[in-house]
Amino acid sequence: MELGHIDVTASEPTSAPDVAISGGHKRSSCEAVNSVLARVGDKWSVLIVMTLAHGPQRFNELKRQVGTISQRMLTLTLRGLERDGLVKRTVFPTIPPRVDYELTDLGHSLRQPIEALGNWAFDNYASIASARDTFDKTARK
Amino acid sequence: MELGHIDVTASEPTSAPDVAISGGHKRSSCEAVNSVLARVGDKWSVLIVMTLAHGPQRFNELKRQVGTISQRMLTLTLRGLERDGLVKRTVFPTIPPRVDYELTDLGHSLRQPIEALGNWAFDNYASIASARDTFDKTARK
DNA sequence: CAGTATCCTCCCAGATACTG
DNA sequence: CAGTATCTGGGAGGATACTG
Repeated sequence: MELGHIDVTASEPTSAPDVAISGGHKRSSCEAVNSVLARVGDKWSVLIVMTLAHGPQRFNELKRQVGTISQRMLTLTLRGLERDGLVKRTVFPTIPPRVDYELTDLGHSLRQPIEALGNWAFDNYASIASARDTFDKTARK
Repeated sequence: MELGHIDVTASEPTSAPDVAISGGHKRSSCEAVNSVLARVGDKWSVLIVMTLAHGPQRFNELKRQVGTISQRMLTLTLRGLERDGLVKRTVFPTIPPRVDYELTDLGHSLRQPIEALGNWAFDNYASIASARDTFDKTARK
């Protein structure tokens, strides 16, 4: 299988970027930030987190909500989120089996910054779209 | 070349996810959010934006700061950011040529939510790392 | 229902070489 | 210096089939 090496790593220790994210902290925090950004930047993670915001959901329930995700990606994304401690997986040993996924406290705490980003996107998408139009019309020789 | 189709699209109109991001808005906002998330989630975009936070930078200056990025990716990322109206490109027709990149107002406004996310990452990375350890030790049969 | 196991394809991104 | 052009592999992710 391909779990166990969900390496979000990306940045080798040698000559890592030393851009400061907010104030004075450098190197090591960047790995942390990048690693988290990789999660958030993931095509599905945010969607899942936001879908779970309202409460626990079952696997196929989740799949229906998101709509276009494949089981494979849903499983993989959920495992990743679970591994990071953002989502808790609960199995009910019934027949047929039932599995609930829900946000952990950590997962819920991520909603704040994510929603901030979401709101920014919502507020500024018009600007971005028009910037794109202009760029495409202008730059395309 | 491969510019001009930097399609961040991803979601076809048919059966898009209708998860609510924050309150009541649905469908169309999701495309917006996803499209922006794709930018932010991009491995380099955020790094570039944060590197440009302090002021204009030249191409190779930027390249040195980020360290591990290839010219190709730097160019591509900058074009993407420029296209989205987050970065402004200024050419000085000198010899040798000089090109400055700087954040637009829109670009600067993105720093807020990004830094919020960065701070969340910084604050919670320890939890995540330990969650990963536990998961890897436990789940790995 | 909730997954796992394969296969397969396309695209991303690094490396490299060249140019105004 | 600030790019562009081209080649290439490696991996992300979809489709499908099977299972406890």
